[in-house]
Amino acid sequence: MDKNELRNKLISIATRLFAERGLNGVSIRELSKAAGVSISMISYYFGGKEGLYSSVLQEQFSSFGHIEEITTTDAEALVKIESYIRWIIVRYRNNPYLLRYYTSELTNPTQFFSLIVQPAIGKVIQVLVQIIEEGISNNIFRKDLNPVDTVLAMAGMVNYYILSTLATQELINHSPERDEELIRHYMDIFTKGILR
Amino acid sequence: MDKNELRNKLISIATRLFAERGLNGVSIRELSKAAGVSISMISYYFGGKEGLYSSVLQEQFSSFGHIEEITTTDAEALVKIESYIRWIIVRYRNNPYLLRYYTSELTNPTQFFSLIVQPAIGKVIQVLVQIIEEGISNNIFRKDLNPVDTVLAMAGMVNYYILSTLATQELINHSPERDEELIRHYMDIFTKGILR
DNA sequence: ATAATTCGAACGAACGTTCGAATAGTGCGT
DNA sequence: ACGCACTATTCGAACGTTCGTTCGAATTAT
Repeated sequence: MDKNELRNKLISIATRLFAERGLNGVSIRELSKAAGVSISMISYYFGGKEGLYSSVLQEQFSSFGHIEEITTTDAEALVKIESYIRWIIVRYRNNPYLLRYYTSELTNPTQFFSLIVQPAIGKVIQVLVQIIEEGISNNIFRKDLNPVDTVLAMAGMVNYYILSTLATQELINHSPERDEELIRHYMDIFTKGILR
Repeated sequence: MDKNELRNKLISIATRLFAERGLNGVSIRELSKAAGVSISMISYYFGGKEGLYSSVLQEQFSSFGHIEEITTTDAEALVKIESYIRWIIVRYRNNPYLLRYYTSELTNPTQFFSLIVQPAIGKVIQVLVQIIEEGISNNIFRKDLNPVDTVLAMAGMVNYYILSTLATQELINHSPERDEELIRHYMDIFTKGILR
């Protein structure tokens, strides 16, 4: 088997399993068995289990093209999430339809979403609040905005993210028109409610 | 120390830790050390680690007063979530302000939310969709509703749930008037968008 | 023939559980 | 009120299991 072939196979399997049950919920024995190779291969290719996890996150984040390195601790992951959201905000200001763009360029949003949300759901919103506060300080956000509105809008974007994922997997129905409408809806909340 | 005193102390500590890092993320050695007792105490009082986890979930669910037993597998947890959401829907129809009520009667919503969301975030929405489909079949929900709207409304309630939690912890500002306004907002989505 | 890849055994560490001993608490007969 | 038998509680050591990693040998590719 080609070198990259096995490497990609391991990442593919690990992405699914880690997204389903998290880093601690999957053993390298289960992973290697699913791939049909020896457990040593994970250390050989990724330097260990956490290296594989990092590679999985790396691949998910690489869709955004702005993050160099991913580590496994929650604190570091949160920094990446913050970076990711800042990136969205910056591009969002110049292109009101970026929400659709950044959504569609994710190859597998469900898994990406699970990987991020699972270990850090409770802290993400705290990070959102912090970003918003900083955004106000830096004159990116309106000074008089209601924090509830802001968090709601941000959470709304995440909501749409979930919904589009569900639609992609055909778990719910959706039409292109309705899709556009939803984007406009969140766009409206975002531009009127947050940006100065 | 009184029997129930230590038992409650263990549940209290376990609730916080499990909510933060999940069942696999916390060892009984860390738990017992945090409580200042021997590791044997967990098996003594709860029959093991999973027994403690069950007791933690049990206590969170007991606020609703309608669930008898909680087990640890994802599948069974989802059944409980479904039961919980059905319970909300039934009471919601008779009392439009129940959202506030069911929110306020949770003693520690953040931890409850984390415990449920962490292992099953991806599946919860599938359950929501299923509930909605059944609700349509049973003439509880409108037949012509857009599935996207419905899931959005349900997710909106969860959103409000998060926001009220944040407000309680004073992570964001909120006023009683704004609180009422938000409730009315989600109420409106819910009654106009879902219930027939 | 030299390097790259794959394997399986073995390792130490951490895990949850079990168990006998030690301690604290309780109820009863006097 | 007191001593005793019994139960409940707490502890720490030990057990077997599972974990991730390492390493030398075997195999394959260059």
